[in-house]
Amino acid sequence: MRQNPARRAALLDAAIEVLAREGARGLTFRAVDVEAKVPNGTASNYFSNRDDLLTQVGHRFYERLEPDPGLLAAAAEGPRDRDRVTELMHDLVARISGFPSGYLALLELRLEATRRPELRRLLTERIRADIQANIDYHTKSGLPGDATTVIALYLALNWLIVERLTLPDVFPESEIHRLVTDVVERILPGPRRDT
Amino acid sequence: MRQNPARRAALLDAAIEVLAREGARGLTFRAVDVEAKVPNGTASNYFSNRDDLLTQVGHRFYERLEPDPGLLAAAAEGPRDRDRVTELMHDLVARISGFPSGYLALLELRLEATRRPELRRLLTERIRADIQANIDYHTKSGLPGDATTVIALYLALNWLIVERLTLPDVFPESEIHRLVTDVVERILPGPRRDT
DNA sequence: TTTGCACCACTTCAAGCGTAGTACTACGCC
DNA sequence: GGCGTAGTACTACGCTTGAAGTGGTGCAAA
Repeated sequence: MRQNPARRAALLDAAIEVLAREGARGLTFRAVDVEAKVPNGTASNYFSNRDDLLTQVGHRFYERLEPDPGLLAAAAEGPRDRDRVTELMHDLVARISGFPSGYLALLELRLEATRRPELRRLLTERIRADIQANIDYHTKSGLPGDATTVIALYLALNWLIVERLTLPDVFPESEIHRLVTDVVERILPGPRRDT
Repeated sequence: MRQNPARRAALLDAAIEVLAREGARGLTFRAVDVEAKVPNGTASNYFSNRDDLLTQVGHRFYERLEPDPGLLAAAAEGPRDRDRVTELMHDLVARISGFPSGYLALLELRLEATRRPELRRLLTERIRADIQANIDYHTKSGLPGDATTVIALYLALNWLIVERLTLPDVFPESEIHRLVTDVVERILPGPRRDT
């Protein structure tokens, strides 16, 4: 079991790519080696088994997600109205849709979590924290809507992204902007703007 | 390539179970044989390759979903107000949560569709039709809300089910009923009932 | 009698895993 | 300043496992 943290991180990043591109079926130690461009057997030296690998991928995934300081600050600016929320949601959808591999890998991890208690615990904890952070941010910053509003947005947008990433033609690219706008409008409280 | 349709259907049903329980990684011809309790090699005789198997699973899945005539009739009864919609949504969530294997298998298929054009075409078509049917039913039956409302409900409830089936402790069972109620209330138009 | 399927057994194949063995690098110690 | 040691990278190999597919036999129905 090797220690080199940089190399370990590189292997985990490679694993995320493999997971997104080839699916859980294609995620093998060898495939990770190839993706990370390291010699065969390297992944074997860093992870004791498949379970270990997947759990560490989960950790790594959220480790990479952390750095959002500048973005959070930027989001704190501007008005506090419904249009602002809509704008933020558009940003969110665009950002995730623009880097599909991370999100697809997370979906694969979710399905794996069905069979792996440790992975399930990890993901549950991180996602609860994520939702709670969203709620806190939203309510504290004075944006319209309460905790339930945030959850409803979370639910709807997550599935919209799934739909975009797995079956892009169900909601074609050209209709997404309008669709996000409309859905967010439906979920937010208060009177709607005439558009 | 054998013809016996009953046996083929039984194999596909077995494949759905395997897909849900073991994931895409565990879906092998042999595993299908075992699950369907037929001799080894049988699946080989019915499906030319993995791609063929997955595509046929997709077909079979929707073939099994069709028979909803009595249910649709029952849904057509009763009032046409917001509470009625909430009730219908509760039924929906409960029904799907009660038979996880079908939905989990469909999620696996979605991820596979990322890499399999034919499967992607099939799923896209069926899901578009499904959404459209929901919209048509909803609007024609005079329930509150327009097409966008239905889509918003579709998005939110789908992800809620994902959350329940993959990481059940993120939204614990005990809170689901209240959560569904609240989210549906947020999405439906018009004044809210005081609860 | 012929055709198609069920069943079983066996061969073949390939992928992947883990590790033994070797070489390199850096660091600390004498 | 030379040397030993520890940790790591790299290469290659052997082994295990698992799966796929196919040929052959028996059977049943048309």
